[in-house]
Amino acid sequence: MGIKERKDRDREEMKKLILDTSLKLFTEEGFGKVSMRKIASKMEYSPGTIYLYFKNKDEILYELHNIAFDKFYSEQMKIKDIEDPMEKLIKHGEIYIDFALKNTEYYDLMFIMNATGFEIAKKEEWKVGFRTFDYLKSNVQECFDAGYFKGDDVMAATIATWSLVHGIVSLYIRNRLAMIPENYVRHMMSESMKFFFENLKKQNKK
Amino acid sequence: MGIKERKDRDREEMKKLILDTSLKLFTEEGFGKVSMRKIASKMEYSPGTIYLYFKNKDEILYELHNIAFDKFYSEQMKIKDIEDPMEKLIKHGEIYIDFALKNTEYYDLMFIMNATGFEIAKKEEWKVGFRTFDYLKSNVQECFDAGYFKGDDVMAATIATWSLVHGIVSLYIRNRLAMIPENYVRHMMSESMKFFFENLKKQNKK
DNA sequence: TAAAAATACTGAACACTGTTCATTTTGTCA
DNA sequence: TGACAAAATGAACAGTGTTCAGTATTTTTA
Repeated sequence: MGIKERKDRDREEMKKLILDTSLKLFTEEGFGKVSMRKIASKMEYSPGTIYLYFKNKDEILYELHNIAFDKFYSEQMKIKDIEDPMEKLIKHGEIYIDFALKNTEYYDLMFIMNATGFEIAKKEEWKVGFRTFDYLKSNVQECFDAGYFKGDDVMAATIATWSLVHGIVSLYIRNRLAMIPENYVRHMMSESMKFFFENLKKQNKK
Repeated sequence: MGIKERKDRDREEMKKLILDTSLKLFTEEGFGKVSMRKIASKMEYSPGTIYLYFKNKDEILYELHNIAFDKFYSEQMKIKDIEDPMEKLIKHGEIYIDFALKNTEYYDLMFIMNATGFEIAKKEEWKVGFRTFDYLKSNVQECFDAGYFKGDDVMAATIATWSLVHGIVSLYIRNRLAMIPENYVRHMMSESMKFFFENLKKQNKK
């Protein structure tokens, strides 16, 4: 045998080629300026071919969204050995911010874009999203256990933490932080994040 | 005279008709599904006519964005007489969240959408945005003055506060809060916001 | 009031978009 | 080599934002 296997492999390679080419064009020119025809011609295939591998454009975007979450999750794992939960949480935030700034298209797909196919994130199992969220939640739980956070609503605290960092980076990505000089933005993001964290830390511990 | 004045008034009325019709369609069908032809036909004019009053589609969106900020600013003013700064800030947040949930299209235009024309928010004077931001900043300043917040970086604290509420509502608007049951979302938003505020308040005051 | 000038509006046309599908090309097996 | 299956094509469809020569309407002038 082996022929069916090769066929499967070819098919996966073709899908990968489409995804890679799409991502390349998206990062170069932004989502708005990339058409199916452009992707096809960059690949040196005809437009119709893409539809033999993906149902439509949304499915390409959704698949890139999954890839993005994989990449981000592996970034998250870098903090797993930090012992102090608050130090870990702050580093968690820094990694989040850096990822968003270095991969704005990925970040857009993960947390901002609302193409039709993305209602999946709402009703069905948004596996990749939940994995990342759960890991953040466990970090927040550790902060409660260590006495850094007061109260018992871990869910609310996790949503708050996530919202804080998502808020900062998404406002920046969408050009809504004109009140901050460009070369000061990254620093301000850390300061804003720490404004809440450091304060809580100081007051509760010790 | 009076004829030039009437012409001006007619022109303003026509612009208003276009904006009203656009908003109506946007709220009914979402941004993605509304075309210039649709707007024109709803108004019972030809597509070309719209271009005599607006340079392009982006300019319509940007104008609606300005209208949205006016509406939001008048909401903000409702808290101006609250004496306790922290109580005021929390109410500020509640108003922000309610506005976003009741006017998702407006909110999208104000803080999420990135049509071409919206780079104005970046480089030029984003007047409406600054007005709203400055008012929030003054509220945060009051919290420092009253001893609710520790430190002196008012800018970082304001960005943090804004990011927190923007983060919550924008994740929800873009269907990324699947981990929260729909009927619990509004409550969770308040709890998340208060997680940071109430904690700081408790610790710093008395 | 009639002709001339200015203004307002139209809708066909252009260059694009995502998507479909009959037709052609390529690959596999007997 | 011929028969069948699989893969790729690209023209066509219905839609998009935008432009602009031509038509209709309104205002000004004679």
